[in-house]
Amino acid sequence: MPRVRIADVAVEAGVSPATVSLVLNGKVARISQGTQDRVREAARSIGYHPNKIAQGLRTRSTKTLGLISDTIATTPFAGRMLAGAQDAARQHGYLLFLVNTNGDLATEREAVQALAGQQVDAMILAAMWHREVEVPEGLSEDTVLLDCFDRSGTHRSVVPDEIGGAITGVSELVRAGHRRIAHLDVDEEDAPIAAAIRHQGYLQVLREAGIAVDPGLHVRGESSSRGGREATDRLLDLPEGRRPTAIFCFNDRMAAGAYAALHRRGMRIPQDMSVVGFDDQQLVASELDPPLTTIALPHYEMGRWATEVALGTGAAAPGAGPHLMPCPIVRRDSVDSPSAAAPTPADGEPCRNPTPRPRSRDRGDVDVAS
Amino acid sequence: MPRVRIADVAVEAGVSPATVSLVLNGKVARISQGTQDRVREAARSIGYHPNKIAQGLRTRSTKTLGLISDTIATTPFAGRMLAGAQDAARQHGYLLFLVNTNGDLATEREAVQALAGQQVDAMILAAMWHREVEVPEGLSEDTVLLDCFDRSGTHRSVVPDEIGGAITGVSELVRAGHRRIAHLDVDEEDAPIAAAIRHQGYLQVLREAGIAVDPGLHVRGESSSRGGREATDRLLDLPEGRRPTAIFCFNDRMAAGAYAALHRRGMRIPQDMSVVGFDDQQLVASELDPPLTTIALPHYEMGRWATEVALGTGAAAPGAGPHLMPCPIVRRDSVDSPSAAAPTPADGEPCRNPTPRPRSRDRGDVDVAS
DNA sequence: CTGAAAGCGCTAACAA
DNA sequence: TTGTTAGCGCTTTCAG
Repeated sequence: MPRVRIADVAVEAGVSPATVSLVLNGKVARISQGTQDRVREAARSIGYHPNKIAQGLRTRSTKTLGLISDTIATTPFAGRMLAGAQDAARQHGYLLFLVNTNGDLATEREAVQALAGQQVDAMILAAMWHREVEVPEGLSEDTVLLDCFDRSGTHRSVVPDEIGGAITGVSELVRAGHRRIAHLDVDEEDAPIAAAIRHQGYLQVLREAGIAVDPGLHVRGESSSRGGREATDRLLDLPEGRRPTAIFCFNDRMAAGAYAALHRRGMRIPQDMSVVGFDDQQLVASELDPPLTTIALPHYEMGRWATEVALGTGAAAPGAGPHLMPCPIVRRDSVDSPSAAAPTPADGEPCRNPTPRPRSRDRGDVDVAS
Repeated sequence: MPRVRIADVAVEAGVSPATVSLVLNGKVARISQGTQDRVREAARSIGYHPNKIAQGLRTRSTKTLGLISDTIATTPFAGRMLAGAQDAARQHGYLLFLVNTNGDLATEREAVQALAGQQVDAMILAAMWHREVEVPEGLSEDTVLLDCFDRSGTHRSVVPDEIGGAITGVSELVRAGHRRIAHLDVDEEDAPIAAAIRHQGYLQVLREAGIAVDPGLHVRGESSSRGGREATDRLLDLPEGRRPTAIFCFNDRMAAGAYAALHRRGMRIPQDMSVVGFDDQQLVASELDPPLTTIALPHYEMGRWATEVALGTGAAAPGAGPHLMPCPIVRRDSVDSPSAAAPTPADGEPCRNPTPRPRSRDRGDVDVAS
């Protein structure tokens, strides 16, 4: 198809290409209104759309942005990060290049080169779970790190506020009146960085609430439904008085395992045990029965933030450490007061019922009816 | 940073820019070996990388590909489609533009324009669930449709082979010896197109196996865990002799609901009831207890196919109807022979035990430890 | 207020 | 076998 060029518009409007360019780019300081109108009308009528490639060559700004990620595709969180980046990019008139490296370093370097070759205006390096990354050599200093950070801290970066999220989650339990709160944690070997931080948050809340820490309530398992189930079983095998009344889980999958263990023993959630998850994982948290109260990972917002900063439309001090994005709580139906099972608290603890919540306030989880 | 241009390489190698171009683009038919080596060495040593924008302007081929999708981000399947497209693109030296329209038609049109402006070499229009789409006006005829199709059939397109998948799933049950197989279907209002096709497959298998269709075994519910649970309850409320011994589910989420209903009644899977899902949904199918045997939706493969065809490296007859991508079965542990519960079949049905399966042959589901 | 001309970095005829 | 030249479509001085 013969694309219509600026020269065509010029002919149509009876002016020079230069004038058309000026008008269409809003550099209209000294162009008469009449000419402007004629140019715009001409452009519209013959369906002119500027050739971005030619513009890019001339202006060295391509209005494109490159997003490199390790495993873009395979985690349910990837999408939300992408969506955030995508939306922000579009709003600023940018198009997004997506490159998936599968975590391969050679591919990553190639990707950086390829994107540089395409003259992208900005770059984002994203990880699919919060971690430290090795920045590929040759990566421009003003690349923004998304859901990851580099040891040296030379790049601007954004990660979830893990400790804040943990504090929110455990506080929710404390506020509901719980004193014996277990932490269903992930195994130590190759535990993500988030694990240690969240445990700090857990300890901090207990300390501030004047609750003695019981090491027996800190159990670990592999980061899966099964791991959660097994660790929960250990919790439930504890002698009567040493058992928890609430469980703060490392993530929603482990929480799902906790649900399974509880249900097998005929325990009800939240009456017999309150549960708080982490991640607000799509199709897990909201699908559990009862729907799980959990801490959301702000992937969408991080994606937006990274894009805004990369594009220079958002502010970020470099070298000030990663930007911490808040992790909001998503209240559903898995938390109640510890005395909910028995009307009269057995241990004389004052019963502070939390305010009743509307049921299962779900946030537009899409229907994935294949 | 002062990018190094082809002229720099020319100077370094002591040849003309044209020669450098020829060498670096493999048009070496008539260039002496010595010159070639000198050019390549020069390019390497000063770190030359061609400016794709300039190349694109000159050759009108940008080595880029645009992928427009309605809701790229929000479904767990999106990723696999993207991954397929991404991998294929990379293998052919293409970079992928990703645009997410949120299903908004105006945005979709803008996206088409923006991508055309970027002079992409090819375009893919993707849907996140198998459906018919309204092709946005102005979309080039050789755009490839991914997981969707247009009524007129003018565009090449690829969708899952739903009927084949259903046949595979139900056959698995028949082969295990089941005769009373329920279809846990999705509600009729806004049922995806896949639903009707899969039910055809179900009926076809029964017919070919000489099994009379019992309409009471065709139950429907909303496409969710809860919907699956409720519909399964209705199945289990059936009088003794009319109950199924196996359930073929519309999707894995509904299968998860079926699990819940069965477990609540103390029934074991697969001993008391075999279950087959559909979708092989990440973090659902493999996390269930026992892991679910299901039919995989070939998203990755479809993504690859669409890309290959869009790039002209794969063959596809236009106007021949959508390309049907096979849906393979993923065998896990939710299918057994109907007589597994009682050693002696009660109804004198011959017991054909299926060959024993290795446990839970999981395919690299990533660990999403937040 | 508007037009002419130069050139972004590259490739592809055509010359040499 | 290699170099010269003329653009790709656009923006942007600089003249008019």
